[in-house]
Amino acid sequence: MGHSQAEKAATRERVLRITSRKIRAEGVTRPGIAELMNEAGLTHGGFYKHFRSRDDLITQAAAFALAEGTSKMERSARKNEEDPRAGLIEAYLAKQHRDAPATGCALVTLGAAAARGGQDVKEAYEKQVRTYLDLIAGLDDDREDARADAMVTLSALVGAVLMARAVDDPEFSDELLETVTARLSRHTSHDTDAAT
Amino acid sequence: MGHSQAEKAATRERVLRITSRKIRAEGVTRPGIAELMNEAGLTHGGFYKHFRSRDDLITQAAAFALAEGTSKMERSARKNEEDPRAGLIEAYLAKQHRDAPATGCALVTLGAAAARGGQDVKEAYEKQVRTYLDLIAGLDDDREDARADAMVTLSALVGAVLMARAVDDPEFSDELLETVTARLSRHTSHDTDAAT
DNA sequence: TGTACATCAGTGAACGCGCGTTCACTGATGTAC
DNA sequence: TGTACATCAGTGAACGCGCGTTCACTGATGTAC
Repeated sequence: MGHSQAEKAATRERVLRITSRKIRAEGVTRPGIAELMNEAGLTHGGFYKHFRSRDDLITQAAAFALAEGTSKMERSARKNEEDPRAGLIEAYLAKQHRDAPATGCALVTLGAAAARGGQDVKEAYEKQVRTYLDLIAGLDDDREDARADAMVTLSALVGAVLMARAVDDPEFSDELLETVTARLSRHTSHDTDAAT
Repeated sequence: MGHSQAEKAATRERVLRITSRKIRAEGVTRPGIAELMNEAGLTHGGFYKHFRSRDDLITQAAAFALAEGTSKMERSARKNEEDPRAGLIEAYLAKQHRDAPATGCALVTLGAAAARGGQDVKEAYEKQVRTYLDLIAGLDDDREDARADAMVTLSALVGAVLMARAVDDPEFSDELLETVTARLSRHTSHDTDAAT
């Protein structure tokens, strides 16, 4: 085999990435060390050359998963040049996102786990929330209360994906995503006039 | 001791209720059978007189937790007689709710678990979502698109509580809850006028 | 450029603990007479 | 109303498996000479 310093760093990151996906898809408790190492092409014994304990790995992998989200979303926002805010919302509430929790936004998949977790995980979670809020508020140029609007928008995005995944009827799940997409796209508060 | 038929039913429900709280607070994987039975005042051995397996208990406890939510929310909505919709939103986004996941809405705490769960859990989850939507849409009397509005509102409620719990800075958590409360209370779409 | 040696990523067997599940047993319940 | 007996909720010891962690070992890396 061989094992240079560069290879070690690569192995470490590979394990981190694999774990960050597994915990999003299956929760932070399920995947075992042997399983994770095997998927990285190694045996379980070498694990402790990279991480102090399972807990250490999970904590780092959670931070890894959380950090991954932003760049992804920035990219999807840029797809719709006329209305990047709508672009982001559509991408976030897309069925592909709902159906791919392993590579999806960790605010949804790791929310409950972070709530129970230690300070490290919560800090990573918060950082990710703040980044999203800045991103959304930044796209929402013309509004003065952009930050408040962004909080409602982000909450709705996260909640909608969470529920869309947990519901049994696929059509109902679709309806949820589509409805929230439509409502949020025209700004959380623009549309009115219908009532009153 | 003694054990009449009535006592058996009571025991069963006690275990279910305890478990429904534990899994909301600590996740569906953590609490063990011995621990749960002890908290119900029993030893672990009798467990299988009530449930087929740990999985069976968790599934039923999840459904139990989900079902509990609605009645609670209906009550809090009625607190504010002038504007029951605002009453519900304030109760849902209250700090007491954020700080008491064990007895709080299971749509938040069990969302990720339900997404990974079997059909039974997903059906229970969906039922609860539908009940909430009906409740919110019902309170939102004067709007024709009440159902769509309810979907956005519920998504934002669930997402906001999930994030408020997972974030590290308590002040930021408070801000999130307060901001979303203020924004949602005046109807998701009524307020406008600020922009454009 | 070549040789000897220390380092250390990765291997795989072994350990030990926690926990879900099983089982023989107990004693109160409640039914049959 | 009282007595004998079957039922079964609850007990606690024991089992066994999975899994996190440890450890002696291997062999390639990369440094010293």
